[in-house]
Amino acid sequence: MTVSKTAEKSSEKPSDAAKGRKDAAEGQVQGSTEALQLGELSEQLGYVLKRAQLKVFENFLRCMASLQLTPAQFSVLLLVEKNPGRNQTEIASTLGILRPNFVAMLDNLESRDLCARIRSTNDRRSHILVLTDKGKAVLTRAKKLVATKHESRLNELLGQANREALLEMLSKIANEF
Amino acid sequence: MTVSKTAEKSSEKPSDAAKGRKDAAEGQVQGSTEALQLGELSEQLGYVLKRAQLKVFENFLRCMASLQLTPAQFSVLLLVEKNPGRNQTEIASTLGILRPNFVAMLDNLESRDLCARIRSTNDRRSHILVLTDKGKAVLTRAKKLVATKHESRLNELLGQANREALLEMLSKIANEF
DNA sequence: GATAATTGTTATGGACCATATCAAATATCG
DNA sequence: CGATATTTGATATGGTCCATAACAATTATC
Repeated sequence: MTVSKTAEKSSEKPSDAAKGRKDAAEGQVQGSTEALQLGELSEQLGYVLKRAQLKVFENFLRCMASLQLTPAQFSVLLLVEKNPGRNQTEIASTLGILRPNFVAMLDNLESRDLCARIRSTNDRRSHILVLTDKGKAVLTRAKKLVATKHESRLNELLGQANREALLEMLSKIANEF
Repeated sequence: MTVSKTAEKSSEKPSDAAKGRKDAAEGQVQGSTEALQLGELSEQLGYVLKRAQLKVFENFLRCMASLQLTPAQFSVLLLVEKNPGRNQTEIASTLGILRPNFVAMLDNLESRDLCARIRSTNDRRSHILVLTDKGKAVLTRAKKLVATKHESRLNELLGQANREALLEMLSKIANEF
């Protein structure tokens, strides 16, 4: 049902499980050289969803190549801009990022002077997150790139109305499934 | 824009980049204790797409808990059933799985006696893939579980017509974006 | 004021994804 | 035919992403 998933837990070499092998050698059904039939796979929501998501991220990265922003980084900048003065835990959790994994991410953004951690005066445990001036400028350019190169292509492909319907259905799945 | 992405490349400690720090301490905008505003994030296709995909996979795994099948494994079984007699390279590539990563995956399925590798008589380099009897039985049960517990919930949530429209749009994105 | 909880952080392991490389078998071409 | 190139399955390996445990500093709770 998925795409690009590979390594498995039980990597046991198929040692003994070689029984239904002899009889099968007789009636070998050689697959034709034509393209494979996807069959029911193309009706599986998860499969199509994953493939679409990979394509969208791929395109996003191409559009953002000049700014070197990943989807995850873009989402952080957007959220910090919209919610200045929040701490790491709050930003991370609303993005579904675990706090330990958020540290390296912020180290990166901060080292590029896109956002800054500020010790809170209220609670000296927490770091308040804000965008730097450069961060604001980069985010502005990023939004333009996304709008003109990325989301616009969706409109071409689906049409404005369909694009909105798609977003609404995906939101519904994300929130209520 | 994304969800649950974390580790970054340049994990440089933000050593020097501590300049816009002093002035910021004065006008600390303390975030309220209320929920954060998603803002433009909820309009970003990639963000919503990723969250929806995670939810769908999560639900899929719950529905398949009794059969211990991941989305990726289910897709392999479906494709092998629909295209018996194909080799590893063909199955893997149409699923977007790289051949090296497909090996452990097949080791797993074969060790559970769900599918089998058979040396092709035409080309003794390649392994032909077929479902075992157990594999066919498990796949039949898996399809029923997916239909009754997984896809059915989509119909409840979106309605039949919308569900089909969603699938069509996602396919379009996956194939033409 | 002792104990518990929270915040940012580090360390670490697992799962996923990609590349290089290899031996065996086959294809290609002189 | 025979030398070379290509293909197939496999191994090794590294990178990225995701999850958990544990820690020091700080704050909350009792």
